[in-house]
Amino acid sequence: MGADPHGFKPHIARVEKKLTEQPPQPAEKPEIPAPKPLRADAQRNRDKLVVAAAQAFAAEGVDASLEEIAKRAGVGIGTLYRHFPTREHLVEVVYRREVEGLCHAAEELAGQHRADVALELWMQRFVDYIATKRGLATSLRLLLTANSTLFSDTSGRVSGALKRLVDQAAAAGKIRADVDASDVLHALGGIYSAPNTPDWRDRSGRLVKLLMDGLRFGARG
Amino acid sequence: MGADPHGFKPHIARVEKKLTEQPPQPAEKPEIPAPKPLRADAQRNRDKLVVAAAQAFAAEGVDASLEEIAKRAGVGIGTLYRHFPTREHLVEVVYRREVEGLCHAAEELAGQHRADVALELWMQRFVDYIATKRGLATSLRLLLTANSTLFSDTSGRVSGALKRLVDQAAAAGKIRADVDASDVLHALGGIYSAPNTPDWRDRSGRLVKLLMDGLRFGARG
DNA sequence: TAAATAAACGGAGGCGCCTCCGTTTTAGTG
DNA sequence: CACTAAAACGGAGGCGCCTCCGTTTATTTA
Repeated sequence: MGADPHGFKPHIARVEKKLTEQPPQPAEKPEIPAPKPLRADAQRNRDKLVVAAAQAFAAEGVDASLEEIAKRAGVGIGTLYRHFPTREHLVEVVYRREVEGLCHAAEELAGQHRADVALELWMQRFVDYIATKRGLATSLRLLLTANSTLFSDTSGRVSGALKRLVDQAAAAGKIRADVDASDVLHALGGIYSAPNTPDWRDRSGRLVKLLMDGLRFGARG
Repeated sequence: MGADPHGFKPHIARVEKKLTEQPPQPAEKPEIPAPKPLRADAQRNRDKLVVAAAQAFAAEGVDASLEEIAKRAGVGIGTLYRHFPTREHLVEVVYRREVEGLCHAAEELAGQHRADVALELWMQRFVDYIATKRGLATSLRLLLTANSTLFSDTSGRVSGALKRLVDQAAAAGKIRADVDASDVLHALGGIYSAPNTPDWRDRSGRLVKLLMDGLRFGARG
């Protein structure tokens, strides 16, 4: 019923693609038939679509018009559908990209600021991440339950990034030593589960500051 | 986001309505603010819609066009939406009606046939019921998990109907006395979980016959 | 570099969803 | 029965989804 009655779904398998491309491995495992690289123009358009979709989802939620996204990306609607046969495919890629960005920010900040400042700035960034995640709400929840790889991948990466920052700050004596990353993650949980009031962002910002004060209190250095 | 941006959803609360109407109870419990009876024309249209929807869902699955359903019912699409603000509302009502019919058939058959024959005929009817249930698949699964009342209501009624038939047949000595309704229901489970092959209906019919032979074997009368 | 082939593009077109509001029908009331 | 208010009707219209296929572009081959 309306679900691909003509078997017209080219390369659906390709659901994600790192931006940093690897050399086309000659053949590693018998299964997974090697997602061969896209033609240059295709890759370009694909990237433009993901960027446009990320903006659209952030601004208008998951129900943003796909036609509008295609238009913003400067490609035809057909191109969008060729790359992302369903809205969920697109959501997934956007979400992975978001996680990627958040983890990347952790390294970036760690290299540019004192350990405790890096942690604080990162947590502020984390608030934005949660905002996006909420924007994608329903679709994402479905995806995360249906696709357990996606869930474990992403939550693992995020908590790993947090752990690194916390450990560094603790090692540098900038925050107290008697808490660990999981405590902090737990505390940040309040951000995720808070009701969606208009001042949500501000409240969350304050929560982060408060948390940092707590963490700095009794620090060695 | 596209979800009722204008607050334009009249009487959504009314999700079900028995065909056999009760006199408008003066006031029974503080909660549940009395779903006052529909105007005659409204009730008529509502019924026509449910009938048309049942046919459409049976013939084409849950994704049947709502506009088509309205047309078949001889009403405007606006009328459909007024009565059933979402596709799921309509699915729920159709499903309840199906259950109703199945239970009604149990009484009917019990009154017109020898106890074991009634049981067999009813089980054949049960196959149709399962077919519908499968047709409604995704939507219905969501509804049944989201709305536990719906689940307990319907499964209770169906197994109740079965129990009555089995008990009568056993009491009349037409089937063996050492099985009870839950055993039979368990056996019928195979129908529900069978793969959806083209000959599914035939296979299920045969399963019912086989089951009846087993039940008759060793009967007193 | 040119030709040939495969890959990708893009948007018109058809269909379904849902809202909104002018028109019609029903159920009271005098 | 006539009148009125409230309820219900219905379908045009706007928008989004998705497919299909003629056209364009990248890549390979000679």
